[in-house]
Amino acid sequence: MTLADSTAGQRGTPARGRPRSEALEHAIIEGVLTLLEDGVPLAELSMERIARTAGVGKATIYRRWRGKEELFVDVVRAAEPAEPLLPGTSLRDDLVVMLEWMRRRGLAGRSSAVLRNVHAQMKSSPRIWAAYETSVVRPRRNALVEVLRQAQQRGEIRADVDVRLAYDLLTGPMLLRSVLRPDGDLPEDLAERIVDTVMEGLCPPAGEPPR
Amino acid sequence: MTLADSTAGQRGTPARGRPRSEALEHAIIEGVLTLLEDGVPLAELSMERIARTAGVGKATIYRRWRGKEELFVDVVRAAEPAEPLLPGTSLRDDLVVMLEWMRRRGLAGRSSAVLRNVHAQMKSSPRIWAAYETSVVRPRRNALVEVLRQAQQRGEIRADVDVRLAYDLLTGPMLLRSVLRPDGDLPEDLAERIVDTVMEGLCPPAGEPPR
Amino acid sequence: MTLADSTAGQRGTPARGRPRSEALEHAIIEGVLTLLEDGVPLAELSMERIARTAGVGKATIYRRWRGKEELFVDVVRAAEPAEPLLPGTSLRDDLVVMLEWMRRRGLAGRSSAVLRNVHAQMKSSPRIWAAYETSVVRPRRNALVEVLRQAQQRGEIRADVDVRLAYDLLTGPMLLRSVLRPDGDLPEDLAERIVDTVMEGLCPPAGEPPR
Amino acid sequence: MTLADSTAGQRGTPARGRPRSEALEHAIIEGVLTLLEDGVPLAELSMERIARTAGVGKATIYRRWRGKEELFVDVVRAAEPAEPLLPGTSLRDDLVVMLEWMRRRGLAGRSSAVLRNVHAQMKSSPRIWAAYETSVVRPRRNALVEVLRQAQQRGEIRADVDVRLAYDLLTGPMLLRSVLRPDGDLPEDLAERIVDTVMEGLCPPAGEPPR
DNA sequence: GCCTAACCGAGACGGTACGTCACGTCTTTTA
DNA sequence: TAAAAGACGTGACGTACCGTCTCGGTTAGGC
Repeated sequence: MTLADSTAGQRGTPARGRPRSEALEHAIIEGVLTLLEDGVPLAELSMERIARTAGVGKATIYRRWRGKEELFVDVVRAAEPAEPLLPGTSLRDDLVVMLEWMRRRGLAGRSSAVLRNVHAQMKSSPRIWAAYETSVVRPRRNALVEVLRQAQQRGEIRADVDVRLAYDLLTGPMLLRSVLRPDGDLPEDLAERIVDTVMEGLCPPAGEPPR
Repeated sequence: MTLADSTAGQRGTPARGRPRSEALEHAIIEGVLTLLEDGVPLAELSMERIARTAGVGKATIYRRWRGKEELFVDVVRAAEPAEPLLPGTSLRDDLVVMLEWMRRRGLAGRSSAVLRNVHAQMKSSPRIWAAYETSVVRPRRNALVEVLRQAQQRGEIRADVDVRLAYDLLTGPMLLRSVLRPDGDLPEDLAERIVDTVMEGLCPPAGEPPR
Repeated sequence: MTLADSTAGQRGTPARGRPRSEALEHAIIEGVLTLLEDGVPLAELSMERIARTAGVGKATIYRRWRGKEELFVDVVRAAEPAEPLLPGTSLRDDLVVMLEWMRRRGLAGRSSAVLRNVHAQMKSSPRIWAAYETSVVRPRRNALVEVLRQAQQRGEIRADVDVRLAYDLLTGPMLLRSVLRPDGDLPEDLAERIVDTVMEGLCPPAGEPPR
Repeated sequence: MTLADSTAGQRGTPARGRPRSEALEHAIIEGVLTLLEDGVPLAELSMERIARTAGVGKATIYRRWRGKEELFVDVVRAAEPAEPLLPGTSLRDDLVVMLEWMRRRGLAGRSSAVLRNVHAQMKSSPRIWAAYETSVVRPRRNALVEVLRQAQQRGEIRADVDVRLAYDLLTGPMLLRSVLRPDGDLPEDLAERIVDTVMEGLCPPAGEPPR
């Protein structure tokens, strides 16, 4: 599930020596999250400080993660709230639930601080970012794209619309507000407004006379 | 124009001693851009290496910028292509030109590498990011928001649409593709497709029977 | 005999559980000696490497010795060749045998490498050095000093000579050559030459005219 | 003179950049000596502590010496008292002055602590010990051996005595007492007694009847 | 022939020091 | 005074070893 423990995950070896404590993995990640929530700037998050905060030796961290960036992948994972169950009652309901989840994620709590900082840090390392993208972002996108595709087959979406583009049209604006924009405001009805506006379009219905 | 020169910008001093070489500022910024274009990971861009690449002493850099992040602000500025002149022939034309500019920016050359990396790095420093946001991003946004506002007054956009939201609906998807998504594909007609789809909406016109 | 086994040496407890393997003590000490003979620098003799070489867990070593220095005491002991039986035929014979033993000790094999290296290391720990000095060096010195004292009583040594000084006059030079001097040459007749020269003196017999 | 600054000692280069502060070299070495005099065990003399004591960055030490052992060579050098001027009035006078200098060296002050500890440490690294032996010990030995050789030509030493052996016969005992023996006593007349006894021999003059 | 305590290999664990590297400042010489 | 060069204090990096601790798995008694 995590990037940690990757080398110890081999099956077949009957687990020699003292096993790694799973509790420590949690302690380390939780320690990082607590520091971030407390407003510690990312630049001050040295491995030494992380180890000290978690009450752990540095080697214990390096035994689990290859470096700071790999650790941050698991930190971001741990910070993300559980993905929502889509109600499936209608396309609009599913989209609103998904975007509302994204909105809340950027609002407060751990995910907010983590998203705005560590996200950016991870992008600096293409290798790490790719790992995160593959294991976290892409599956989530694929799920919602599939929802859109089925809606298109039901006729709820115009047949000539590229569902991948539709996905970006819906999530791009929310991502812009909740992650990229510093201090961006996220009003409560933002998800609904994005979904409704994108689905209906910016232009007035044809045939309606310009005011 | 740049953040550089901040300390030497005092007028009144009759410029004693050897004057600062303006050429060096360019040499430094160009050196960083060349390194980035050559695929040097951001983590390996130390001040020491930057100085060596530019054939310049470290003090010469620190005389011009307070630190690495401030230097990067000017690097990002130098990498960004000139903003496009909006034709003004129609709302659609203006939007397509703007989004096409964003698309090209993320395609190749220096701006691409810079956007994907240094952007992210700057986000880690709230102070620096705020400076960049205020002096570069916000004016550009304000300009386009004003375009949208005038179109709304002309009736080209529904009266009940929040123009700030409209801005995000249009630029969010393009940002998502051109900056955030690694190796995202950017087809030539992407700008047009985003503008048209957002303006007309995802749903089929009312009254039209589902397939 | 050794420093090992110190904790298990308690009598009274009827020795429950699996007894310690005596073979392992030998394996560990022999492993260290083999490494030293193979020219491994003392600085690379980590407990981890010692354990690996002996095919033994680290705890197995720490169960027997308190630390590296205490282990080295037993290593030095194991490396030292058996002390010679003094013939007792004459003072000169006894001294030559003793010094010849010291000479051979510094020549080759395990004792040489150990003397030149581990000896020095032990000196860095006063506690350990004192233990070694008390249990190994001092008895040997006392024995030879007693030989000298008896020879003095027999008139073989001048009555005004301090026998403790005499001991140093005889062994000091050999120690200097066989332990302290790197690559010092140790000719076969060295012991005889030292003994004879010290006993007779450097100066020509009085009354003999300077050449 | 010292091992430090070895790389910067190239002539021809016109000394670009800020020159290394000679004062810091002294500060570092003096710091180590002070710690040793204060009884700090050698094992606690980490580079980090040395740097902290001298008020110096670690890099400043590593810029001058390759590692701890090379630093210790210069520390030992600095601790050694100035070599005595031999009076030249007679062989006996020269020898007594030299051995008395060795005795005092082992008595107190910095040289004592340094000799007993760092000496031993240096021996653990053959490379370092060889450097020390070549640049410090050997010249001193050569000087005294030359004195002995000339005395032999004057007839003050028996013609059949090997002067190199004579050197060891004289210095070996003093070294044994002043450096190797822990808590060895060094009476004031030790130098004289060693010189006189070695020169005259342990045995009573021939022809004298055993008492 | 079990039972059980201690031993054993392996290796995780909290520490500490290593030697390197980068930061931002400073101190030289040269222009 | 600017500039190149590079020394400087600071502090993080990732590695290695220390001595301790926990695992599963042996290996001897004592019953």
